[in-house]
Amino acid sequence: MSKTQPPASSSFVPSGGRPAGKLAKASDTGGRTKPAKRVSIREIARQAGVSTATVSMVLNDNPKITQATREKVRKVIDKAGYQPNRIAQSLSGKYTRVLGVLLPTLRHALADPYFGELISGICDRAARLGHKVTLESAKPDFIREKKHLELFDRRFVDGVLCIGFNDRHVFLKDFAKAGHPMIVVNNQFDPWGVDQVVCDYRSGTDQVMTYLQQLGHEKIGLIHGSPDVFTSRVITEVFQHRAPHLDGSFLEDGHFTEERGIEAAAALLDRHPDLTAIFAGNDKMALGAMRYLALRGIKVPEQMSVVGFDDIPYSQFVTPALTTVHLPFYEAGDLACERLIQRIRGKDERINETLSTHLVLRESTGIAPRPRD
Amino acid sequence: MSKTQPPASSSFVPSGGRPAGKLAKASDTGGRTKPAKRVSIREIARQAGVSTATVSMVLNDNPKITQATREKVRKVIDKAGYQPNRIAQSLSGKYTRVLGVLLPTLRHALADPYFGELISGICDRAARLGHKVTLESAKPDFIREKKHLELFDRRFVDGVLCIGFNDRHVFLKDFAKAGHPMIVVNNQFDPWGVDQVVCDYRSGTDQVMTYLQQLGHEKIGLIHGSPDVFTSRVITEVFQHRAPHLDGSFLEDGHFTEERGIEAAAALLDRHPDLTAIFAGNDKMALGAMRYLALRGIKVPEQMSVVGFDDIPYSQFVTPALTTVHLPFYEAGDLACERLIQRIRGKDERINETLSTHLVLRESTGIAPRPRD
DNA sequence: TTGAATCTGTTAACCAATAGAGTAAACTGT
DNA sequence: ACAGTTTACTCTATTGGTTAACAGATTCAA
Repeated sequence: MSKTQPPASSSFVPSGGRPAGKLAKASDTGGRTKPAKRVSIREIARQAGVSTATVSMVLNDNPKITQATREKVRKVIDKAGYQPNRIAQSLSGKYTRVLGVLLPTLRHALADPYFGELISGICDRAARLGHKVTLESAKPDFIREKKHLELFDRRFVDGVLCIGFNDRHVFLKDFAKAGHPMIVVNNQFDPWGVDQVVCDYRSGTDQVMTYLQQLGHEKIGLIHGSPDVFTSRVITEVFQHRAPHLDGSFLEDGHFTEERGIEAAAALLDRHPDLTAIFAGNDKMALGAMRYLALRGIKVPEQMSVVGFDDIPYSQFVTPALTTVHLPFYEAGDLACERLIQRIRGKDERINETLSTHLVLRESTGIAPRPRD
Repeated sequence: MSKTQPPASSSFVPSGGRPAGKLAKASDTGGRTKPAKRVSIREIARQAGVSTATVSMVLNDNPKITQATREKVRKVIDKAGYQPNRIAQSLSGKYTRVLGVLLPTLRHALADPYFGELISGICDRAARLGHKVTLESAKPDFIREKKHLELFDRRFVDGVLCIGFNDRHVFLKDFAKAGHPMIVVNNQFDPWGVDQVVCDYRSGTDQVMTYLQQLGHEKIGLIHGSPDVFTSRVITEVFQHRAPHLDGSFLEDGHFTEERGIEAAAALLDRHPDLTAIFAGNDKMALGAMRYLALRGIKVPEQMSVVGFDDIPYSQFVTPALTTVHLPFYEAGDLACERLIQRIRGKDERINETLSTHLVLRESTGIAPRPRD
């Protein structure tokens, strides 16, 4: 009765074709009733004694309709509980009112609270503007089969929001090339001239460096994310600018993950046992570093300060709670969604917005320990 | 240049109506080209010298078409890069090939790695079966406005998967009542006779209790989730069955969150200072408990063992790493999605599947400390 | 040689809405 | 009173597919 592996096979043809008829079988249907016959605009028109065009105009608040007719039609609509068929509206009209959210491999992405916030912002705004949101994972074969362009060619979506990509994902250029509305959220591809909404990583990093230096930290190690990602490069760049005395041996790639964060912290401390602070390009790597320090018995913040980036929920529940930079992901998703819809509606202006960030002080940072003599 | 609050206003009518014309404006379009004219099945038919019906049949691998015709049409299709318009297919056919994922408030939900896994499983399976997935958040006003039924009435979706709800969400009955395909993932509403795919919480809890008791723990506190949720009740029930000597004062509601997990741990320890183990109904509450223990200076696992439930990624990166029950969320989403699609296709059989769970031993548990004399 | 069956494709209705052209009635001005 | 305009709707083409009904050509049996 218990199993983990779902059956691999499936009897459905992947595209087209009507269903192969109901598999009639007298069994428990869970008290299910047949779906009521859907009423169409024709039926409403007939009952109200007007044409379908009139009903359509009533639905769309067209001012050409008199108050009397409007009320008469509305009454029939309400009584029948009629709702216009969205498929038909899309076919007839110019828009599907569906937005696509494109992510690299989903599983990795959604496990990250970072994406959750972004997507929530997008979905909430989309819903308020009468749009639906579909999730797409841009796996390698998805791109190889040009499925990202299919989204538009087959009229699945009106526009896409791209999250979590890097410079090597050159397929992102395809959208602009084909003239399809696309916006990059919390990322930047300047040379490609792509629409974007980004958090201010520059200012966030600057605040961290100012803070750490005020606490007297000089030997600071940076665990950065992959340099393919614009935001990682910004952090590294500002870090080096603010701490010119620290050479490349104070940098280590943590690949955005806890595991690699652990390894990076180990590498940094091997090279520089006199480090007094570790700054990580995201909270996951910072948590990895804290994990390593705990295993080594190094006390945070007494012996080592740790700063993260992102302010994911967990950062406040670990011990010690993590000092980090808060990024307004929800707001970024919200704004990107709104701007994308404007773009779809025909607004012809490059989108390039920046959202402010701020440092959140918690328990993982403290005054730099005095160097041992 | 930097702002966090996006403009609140929006100039779009929320439903119906054609766009108010392009806002022509000579400006930077980012090297954007006009979208190419979409080719229709009629155009393909014309170029191939056949009827649209024939093209349609070729697309749908209808055996009535000869190999020769098939190849002739295929060649034209390939040359033109033609892809059938999905909107038109949906209007004409019976299915939209879109599934809805219904969640309580999105922001809360997606922040949870738990949902990320489930949704990944759903999306991956859906994609393999040629379906799209849309995200819907069932906020109170969403339900009040009957938007959950609108999903079907307006033909937005063919079926819905419901995640993260509890017994008070009675609107879930509406789907079955209206005869719409719906499946509940990792939850159970037995009296409602609803389709469901659940992880085996009973066995998981049993494994935890066996393990803790083998380690010599007798005074065990349970931080459970809200009793409105079926899975929480299962854990509590099995806990009480396996530890009949522990009365209600060993139970505390942690509301599934870290914050309340902290409070619950505090309450349990206040009442029972001689507690040697805390078992939490999910990892977030367990992490909250660990946080509280750290603040109190109580050593885990030397002085106190902690066990969680879910096996979210973070549980292995905290210190000490959390012993917990692994739930196959990805597989649950995958299986639920497959079953739902079968149901949509007409399979008339109640779905009620259980996926097995297993205990993952890590560092937060150990032999029960001997009671102080 | 005829009648029926089979094969392969076409014709046309249909899905449910929107939009632009068309029209009858009411209104305006002289 | 009559042409011209406005108003308030209706008619119908259109969107891009699917499919039931049909039809011409060929094959086969009686």
